[in-house]
Amino acid sequence: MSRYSGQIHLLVAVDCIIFGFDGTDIKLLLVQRGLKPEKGKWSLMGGFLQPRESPEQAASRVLKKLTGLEGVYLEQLGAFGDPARDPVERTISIAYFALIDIHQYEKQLSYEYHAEWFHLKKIPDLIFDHRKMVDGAKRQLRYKAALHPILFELLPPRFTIPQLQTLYEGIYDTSFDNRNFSRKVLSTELLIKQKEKDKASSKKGAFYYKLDKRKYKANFQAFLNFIPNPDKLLL
Amino acid sequence: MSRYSGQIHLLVAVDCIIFGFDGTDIKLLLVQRGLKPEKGKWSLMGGFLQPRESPEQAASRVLKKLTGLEGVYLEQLGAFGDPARDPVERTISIAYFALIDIHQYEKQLSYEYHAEWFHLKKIPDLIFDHRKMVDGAKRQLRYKAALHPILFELLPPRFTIPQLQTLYEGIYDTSFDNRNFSRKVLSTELLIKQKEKDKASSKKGAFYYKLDKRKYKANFQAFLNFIPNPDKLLL
DNA sequence: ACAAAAGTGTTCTCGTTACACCCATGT
DNA sequence: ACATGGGTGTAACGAGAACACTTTTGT
Repeated sequence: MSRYSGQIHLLVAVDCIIFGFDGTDIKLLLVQRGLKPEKGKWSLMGGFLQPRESPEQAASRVLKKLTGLEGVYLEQLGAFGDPARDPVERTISIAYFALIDIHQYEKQLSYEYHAEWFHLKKIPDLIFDHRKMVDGAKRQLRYKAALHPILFELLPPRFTIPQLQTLYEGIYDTSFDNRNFSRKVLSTELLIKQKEKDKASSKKGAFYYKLDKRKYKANFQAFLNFIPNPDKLLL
Repeated sequence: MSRYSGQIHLLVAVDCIIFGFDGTDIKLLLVQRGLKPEKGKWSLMGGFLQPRESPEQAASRVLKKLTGLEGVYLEQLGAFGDPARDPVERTISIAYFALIDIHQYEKQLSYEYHAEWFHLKKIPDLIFDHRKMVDGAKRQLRYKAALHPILFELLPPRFTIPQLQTLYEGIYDTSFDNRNFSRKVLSTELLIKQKEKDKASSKKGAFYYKLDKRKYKANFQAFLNFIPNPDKLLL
């Protein structure tokens, strides 16, 4: 098979913006870069595209290497290809954002990569254009979550409605009326009430719910409207 | 400056999904591929990324080469990188979609590239994964247009509200109540009424409007809601 | 008993929808 | 005169927002 002649060939990498939610705060998983230049500075977890893998597969591989997790929600954010974005050598990076249940995250792996969770509002300086990627991911997550029930991916199998609300409030950096919020969420009929309560965060305790996975998948495309006044919130 | 050693280098291309609107139908601008393989088959207009240009610049360049237009609305759709997507040689393609005023399009250029406008519902077989790109672009356009006043980019400087409605109806493959539609559109105050009427499409004639560019830019991020029942329409 | 969070009920408002009707004009 | 789209008026409806109030239970 012939090749296209006379065209330049470039490095292609993937970078992952990994979101987690610890029940209170939304966090980002960052690593300390092992390669020069900028060795020791914080960065997104990434890796070069290998010969026989798709970008999506590469992102999954990178994600698994860092977190030990498979089958994670992963969505392409887009390609970043400014000629000067990597000072070593021109590299096109395809960014993906991932939503993981932070409790599933296998912490021991983090030592290998010097990984750490950072509060979304306390992101340190990042290498290259990773800051732009993070901002893009936040933005895309807001869009998507305003329309699709995507944030359940960040929660453990059992969660309470106040937890869910805290999550949404974190994403949109605002606060909602808890009474309207719970009614709105329940009206989707996506949640199955459990018998037990979570007593950690209040005296009364809040009932646990589980996601109805069947309905979740079936209705994923359906627009929800968890977010009051979406027009005011999305940038 | 050192390089990252031991990593493969790949071809990187851009492909443009070019939308146009002729007043009745939404169309896509396709070219007949000049390179082997699949020479003569229909394809998106594309090109390889050059050493000193960003993907965005490459897309603009490709777009200008085909249409003669600059300053066109262009948005990245994402990267397509399946290992087998191009049988000649592995190529990562970054897809962009463009919205152009079809009347500005310089037709003579089309001969050079054997370009033709195709009705959105009558797209011929396309090479590689271009069909997937087109589907993705349609989808993203629907999303974006449901939230932002983006479709004005497809219209000439002067247009009527019925034309605008036809455009929206084409994008969402449905029909709206014209009375509600015009009120909704006018309520945004994005349009400036002109004195002349377009008499081509009815006896009474419809007033021309111009876009208030200042308000358009200022309110671009604001969510509109041109689309009734958006949840039913977006796939 | 009290504090503190969870959750239910109720009202008001405003945007959406549906549809009757009038308007302007070419034939 | 009448057919054909363009456009205004209006009433009914329903989702969202605001908020008073009750529930539960640890201290």
